[in-house]
Amino acid sequence: MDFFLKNIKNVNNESRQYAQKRKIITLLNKADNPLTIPGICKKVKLSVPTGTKLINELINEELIIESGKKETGNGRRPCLYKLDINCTFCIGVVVLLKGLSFSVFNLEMEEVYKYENHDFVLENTSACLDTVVSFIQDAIGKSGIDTQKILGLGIGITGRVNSQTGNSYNYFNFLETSLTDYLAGNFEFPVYIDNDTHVLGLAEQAFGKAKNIKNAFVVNLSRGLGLSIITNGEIALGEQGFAGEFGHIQLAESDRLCLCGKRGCLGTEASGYALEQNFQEQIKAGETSLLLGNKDISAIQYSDILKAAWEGDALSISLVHNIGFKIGKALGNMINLLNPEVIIIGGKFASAEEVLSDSIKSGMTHTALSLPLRSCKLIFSSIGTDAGIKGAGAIVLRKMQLI
Amino acid sequence: MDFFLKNIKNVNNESRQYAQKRKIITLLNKADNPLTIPGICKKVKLSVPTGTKLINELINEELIIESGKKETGNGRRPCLYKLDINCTFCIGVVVLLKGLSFSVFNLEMEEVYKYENHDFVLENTSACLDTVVSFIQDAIGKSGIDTQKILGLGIGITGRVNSQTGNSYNYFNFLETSLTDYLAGNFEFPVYIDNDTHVLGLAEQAFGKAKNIKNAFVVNLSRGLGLSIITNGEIALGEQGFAGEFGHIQLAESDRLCLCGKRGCLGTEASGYALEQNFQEQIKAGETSLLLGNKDISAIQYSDILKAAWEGDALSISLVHNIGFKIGKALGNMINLLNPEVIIIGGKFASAEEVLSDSIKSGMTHTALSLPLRSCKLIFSSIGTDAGIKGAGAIVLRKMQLI
DNA sequence: TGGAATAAATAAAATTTTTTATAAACTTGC
DNA sequence: GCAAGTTTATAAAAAATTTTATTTATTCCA
Repeated sequence: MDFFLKNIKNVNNESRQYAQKRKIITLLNKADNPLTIPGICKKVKLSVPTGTKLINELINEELIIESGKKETGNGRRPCLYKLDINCTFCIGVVVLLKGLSFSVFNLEMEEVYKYENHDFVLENTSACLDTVVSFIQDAIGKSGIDTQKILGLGIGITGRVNSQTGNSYNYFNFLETSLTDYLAGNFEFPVYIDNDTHVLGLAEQAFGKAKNIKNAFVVNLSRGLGLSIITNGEIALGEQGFAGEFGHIQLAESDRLCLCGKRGCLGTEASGYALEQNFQEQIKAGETSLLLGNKDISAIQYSDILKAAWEGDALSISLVHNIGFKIGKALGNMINLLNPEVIIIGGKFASAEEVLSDSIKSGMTHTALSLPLRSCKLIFSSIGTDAGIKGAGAIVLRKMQLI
Repeated sequence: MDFFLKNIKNVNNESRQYAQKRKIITLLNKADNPLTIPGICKKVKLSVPTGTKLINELINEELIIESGKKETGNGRRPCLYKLDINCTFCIGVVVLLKGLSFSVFNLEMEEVYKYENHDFVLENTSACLDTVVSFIQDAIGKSGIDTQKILGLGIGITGRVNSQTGNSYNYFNFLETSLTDYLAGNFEFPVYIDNDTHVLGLAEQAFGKAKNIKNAFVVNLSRGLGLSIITNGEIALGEQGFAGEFGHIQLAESDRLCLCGKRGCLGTEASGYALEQNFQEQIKAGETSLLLGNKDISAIQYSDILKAAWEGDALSISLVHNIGFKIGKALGNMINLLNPEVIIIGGKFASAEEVLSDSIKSGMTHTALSLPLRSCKLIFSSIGTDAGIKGAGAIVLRKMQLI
């Protein structure tokens, strides 16, 4: 869709009309319902005749379609218009340590095609990067989507990433150009990247519980611990895109060694990884658990412990509570600093609301000031397992200013 | 200046031209140097003839003045245009616990009039509010400024403030309307408020060391401890404007009681107040200091201790180092969370760079990850004692989108 | 010193947009 | 069931803006 891609900066009729059309499209995409011509014209500050002209052109270009008439109390009933949600598509790709996912979404972020590779293992090598590229090319071919209709490709990748420059620092960092420039060379559409935590934050902001909220935290609590901070309606990226290293703030009481080389990182005490460690330590110290019957201790994953906690296993409950309390204390401090309206717990722990909620709240009361705490709601993500890939696709729409 | 105040939302020629003129004015005010007609037209996306027409109208309205010709290498030399920096004025007022300050600034934030009341004592009473109002009315009268030329009034006040709604929660919280609405009823121009910490952050962003920086922290280290967080170029206000309570995050090791009722607040160990407390404790414990000769212990202010540290007093140096280290540790954690480009130490401690700098840096290395730390510069404010009042005036320009 | 090159400012023509007027579609109340 | 009121949609007129052409101002270089 070259319509979305043109970025003319000149001062002339063509670029002005182009900009006005983009405004109309953005408005229609952000609106939950179809809109009328007078409604659109008021929002984009155009007179009705010009608005009508542009909308008719957009209909001819097959971007907008009519959608019945609006029921009104009086007066002539206006025609409603909406975007053709299949006029263009965006692609989301998630690169995990083990596994590759590819999904195509329409403008309403409905998944229209899905493709996965479970054999993939992420390595910082040129060969691995080639695998990713050919996986994507393969998937595009199989999807049958007209490449002319692809708006762009958003990639969520673990590790440190500068989404502004497109550089990846932990994986595929051997390139002469940025990762996005390299990838864009293989495709006919732009490529964007960001890390898993920011992608999760974007997903919540675009179609989750942070929608229309100006100040929020989105906690990415899975095996690691990350945080997306939304202030004034924007996700804080930081100068190099490194914002959100919640797992590495120094609040821990133990001196367990972190992967980053420091001791005292919050993530060593409050994360899926920490949950597994704590569980094994407690078992070695003589505690018992319902989980022991099923599996070898070293094979027990944090997801098993979460499940056991939900089923009532006393040790698991106590360990999850402990993690919740510690995260709550850290979040309470951040409430003082940023006064958010909501805190959303996302990631794999999102489904553990019953076991986690009270302990997090309890931790927050230890550190947060009463006034900002009182107005801050703690809620749990409900996007589910698709959050990552949907968020990756949403990068494209965000960059194109369509959401 | 009704020109700046009109906020027509209609779609018509008048409001469109008005918006274009505002764009031109904003551009000229943000630019450091005068601009040419072709330069302006390119930026505001207007053709040269229309741009010329609007600029001529603005000259007739006495908002813009010609400013010579630009030296170019070839071609006809273009006329330069700049704002008449005295076409309108903004007022800054600072309400301190003891004292009131009033200053009038032109568009370049040069102070053109100053008036102070040192006898004032802040109380949460109607009578005190009346005193503030009549002080401002008095000052406006004495300044001789044409009230028609006043763009607005920005007030910096201590305590919790919601700058979006104009409510003040600690002082003058007995009104039925918001504080700004009440005050605006007494004047012919709009009134804005914010707290001292946000005002300091704005001052750094508007004309200090955070200028043109997208991600920064501005520490307000005086008797209390506050923090302005700038992300994506905007000061984080939080949902109710309470963001920045750096002094109340729970990182302290001692259990000294804080004014907020909690124990463990960072401000009880790292602030001007804490410096005084620590000094007295150390003296009682038998330590000695050069300061003891001059004054009664209880009369010693944190500013005296800072001065003594600068002069080489061993106890003072050690106490200031201690505070710097603790603030550094807290800032290091925040570096992980927000990856700022610069951290600016402002407030009364800004002049203590020599004694503070290394200890803050040392604290930061204890908690910050190496990658974001390496790219984060620690600098000290150089705005000086005018920061508060200048920032208060700048609220008006920011609200009018002129900076 | 004067012509070629370059860029700004202005004038005139062409286009686009808004404004105003009118027609069409619909509800309500008598 | 029809007039009055309301809103949308379209048509024609008026205004504003861009486009193109022309004039003016300046540098460079022969």
